Amino acid sequence: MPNQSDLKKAGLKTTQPRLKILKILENADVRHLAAEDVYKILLETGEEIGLATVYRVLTQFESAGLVIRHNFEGGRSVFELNDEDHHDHMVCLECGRVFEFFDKTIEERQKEVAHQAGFAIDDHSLYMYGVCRGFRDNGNCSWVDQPSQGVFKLKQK
Amino acid sequence: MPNQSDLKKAGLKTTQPRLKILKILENADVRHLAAEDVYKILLETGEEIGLATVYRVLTQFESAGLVIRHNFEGGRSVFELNDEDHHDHMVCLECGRVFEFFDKTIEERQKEVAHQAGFAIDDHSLYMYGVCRGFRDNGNCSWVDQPSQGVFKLKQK
DNA sequence: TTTATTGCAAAACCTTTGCATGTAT
DNA sequence: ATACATGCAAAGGTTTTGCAATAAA
Repeated sequence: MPNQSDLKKAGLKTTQPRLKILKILENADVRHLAAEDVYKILLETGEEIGLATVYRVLTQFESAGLVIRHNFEGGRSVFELNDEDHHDHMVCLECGRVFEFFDKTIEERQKEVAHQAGFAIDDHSLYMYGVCRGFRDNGNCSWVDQPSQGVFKLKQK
Repeated sequence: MPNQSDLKKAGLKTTQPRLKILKILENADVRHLAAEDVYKILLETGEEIGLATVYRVLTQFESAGLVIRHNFEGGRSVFELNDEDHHDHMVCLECGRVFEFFDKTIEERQKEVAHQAGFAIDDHSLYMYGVCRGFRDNGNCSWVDQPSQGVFKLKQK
């Protein structure tokens, strides 16, 4: 889990905005946040940090390897803390919730396919879109009640 | 391979712009095109079709299942003809070329993982980013010489 | 004190939309 | 003739950037 010393390692000064944004990423009850979500949480907490700074900080964090940026369907980027333990994502198109998973077989096959093609992988992303169990069973998901927690634009509603 | 009759099936009138855009998607030497790429090709061919129309048509084609929209790294959407034969993608960050592949094991494992999680998959996307063999071996790739063929912003250069 | 960082507003992008005009059936 | 498509320009949403003010080292 990234912390203050990682900022220094990345050549970034330990500033209030950076610390606060890092804290939000660590403590938010939703792991996958758009820049605007981070900004709103800052506002709710009474912090005076501009949206431009949020973008700058998140981009710097990404370069430093502290966070991972995702481009899910819907246009905007979402960010999550890089906890060094790789996983892929299932995104519920109904409630917006993001589920993480890891499958060893898939990871291995990816490497193998790339190797056979002579392709040197830097990075990969696997997103599965669909409907989560919570939504299917209950008609809704506990997360929809929470304001501004959606990680992307929902298809419906 | 989609054709004129697919337009009618989708409830879309057979108009010149739609036919021309469909033709470009079928014949372009790059399968994965951003809206702007399609627009530039139209201009080069002397066609008088607005960018807004290109977006509208591509979006309609997407709804009709004629094309697939991808959100690779870099923000903008790229479109490819839906040839009904599903595949995933490797994107070269150096030359911008997109390679397609299909791996049965990966496909099966995805379904299995989703099933275990009680997640009903609509759709999925798997992108691997890295450096292609052509670039690694030759220092460049035949495709870099072709103007406006990149499917997304390159990391470097 | 020196250098990096922030805030604000403006700009840059990509994409969508309103409305009058044009085109397919 | 009617309904749908298009072009243009304008607006929308997200992300980036220039520059003066501010904070960290």
